[in-house]
Amino acid sequence: MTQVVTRFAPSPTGYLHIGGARTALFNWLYARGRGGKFLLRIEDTDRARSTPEATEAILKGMDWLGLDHDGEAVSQFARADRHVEVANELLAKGAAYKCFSTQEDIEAFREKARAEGTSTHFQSPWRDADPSTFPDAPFVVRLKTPQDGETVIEDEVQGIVRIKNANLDDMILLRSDATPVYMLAVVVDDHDMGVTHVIRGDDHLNNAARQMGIYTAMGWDLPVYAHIPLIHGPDGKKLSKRHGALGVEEYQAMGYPAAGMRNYLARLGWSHGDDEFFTDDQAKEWFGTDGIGKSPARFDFKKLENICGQHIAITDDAALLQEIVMYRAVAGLPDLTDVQSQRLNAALYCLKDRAKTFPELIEKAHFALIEGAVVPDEKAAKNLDSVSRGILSSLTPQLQNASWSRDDLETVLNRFAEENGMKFGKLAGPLRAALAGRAATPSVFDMMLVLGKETSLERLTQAATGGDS
RNA sequence: GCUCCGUUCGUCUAUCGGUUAGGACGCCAGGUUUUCAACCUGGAAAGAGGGGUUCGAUUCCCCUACGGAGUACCA
Repeated sequence: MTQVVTRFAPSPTGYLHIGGARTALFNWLYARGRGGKFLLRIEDTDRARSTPEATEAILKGMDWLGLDHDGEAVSQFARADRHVEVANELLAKGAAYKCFSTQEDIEAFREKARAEGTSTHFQSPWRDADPSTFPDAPFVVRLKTPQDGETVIEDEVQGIVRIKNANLDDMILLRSDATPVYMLAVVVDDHDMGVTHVIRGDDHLNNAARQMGIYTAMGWDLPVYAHIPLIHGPDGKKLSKRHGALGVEEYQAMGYPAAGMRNYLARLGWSHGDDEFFTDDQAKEWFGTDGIGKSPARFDFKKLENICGQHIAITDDAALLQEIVMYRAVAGLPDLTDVQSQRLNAALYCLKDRAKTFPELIEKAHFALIEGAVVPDEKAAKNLDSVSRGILSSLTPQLQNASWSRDDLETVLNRFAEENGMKFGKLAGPLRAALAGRAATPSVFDMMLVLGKETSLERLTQAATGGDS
């Protein structure tokens, strides 16, 4: 069996949105799970709408998601000569023809058709014209689509789809300025690049029938098609910029880990039994077109968060720290100092189970990131009234002699609470406020262990003495 | 208008003619607890509507409704 080759072919007219990212992911999983190749082609034949910034955004988005492609990204525009060459070959074979109809002619035809309720597909009078009657005028090249019979798409997702050829028009291959059109370019590029499996949005399903005409006319092997349903917004409407179709970089900026995004996106429209949470390796192993559903899915942030939380929890500390550093960079947060990163690293074990996103993790890591004086927030300040400060000042000396092991700290604190006739919870509030300046934090023992004896005692003393120290 | 595709709990989905229609997220209640989170237990929650086919339909077929896509000298 020949090697699987898939591709992602976005047009650089804007950011990489979530639907495109999922299409890329599906292609990537399909190829990577089969020892195949995953190619990237930028469909930039529309010169007016394509921008280098968009290409850059797409590349960055894929890079963040970890969707690495084989070889260089191909520019479709750069291959225009080859597309023209194929068009000419089609012309020579008689599978295509020159059409001298002007856009006004076509528009007039359509208006008439609409008025009469007949097909608006343009029937060119030049389809079978005698070359000796050709005027000396600009022309477009059209594919000579069979007028009867039907085109059958054997789609891995949609099943067998039959479309009557009478419903297909003679699509344009070359514009009147001799530039190739997308429909021609995709087919030629996919063929030349050896693409074996075309996995793309089902908005291309109808196009597939028309594109197949070129394959057959050229005598080329058809790729395997898999047209996947689109993603809809939370309201069920088609995703658009107004409906939360955010660029992937926005998800990155919101602090979702890439592994969680991959997991969530893979699960959107594809399933493997009841498996919800899985690793990349499992996804690669399991992914196939047979698990892809036929109906559009909605994007759900709650589930994304849940999945992301699980991924953060299983990421090892070193890798997690690295991701947090990258997140801080894109979020515009200052770089971590050595002390911060050393403390954060030491604190990850008690943080990663309780955060769904990086900002949430960073908020919970607040105690470890403070350098210098702890400034309590409003809620924490309430736990530092004069009574609480008194408690802290009598506790601090007892901690001076602690060995600072978890057991020892637990013993000291529990004994102190008992001796003072208070529940441990009563003690924990002030401790939290003193150590972190927050009311919601990891366990006080974890914090003391991460901070170390010196820093912990400093903070307790500072809190006990109020602003006077 | 025409062509094509779709429709299971709020959401993502399982089911490949016979199930008390399962799981997950979310939600509600209870438990645990050192705050938050996590965790444990329990609960509410679904086959768009109508016809067929069949001993039996969520599952197969048709119609309707609703949603989506295509129908460009855009991609």
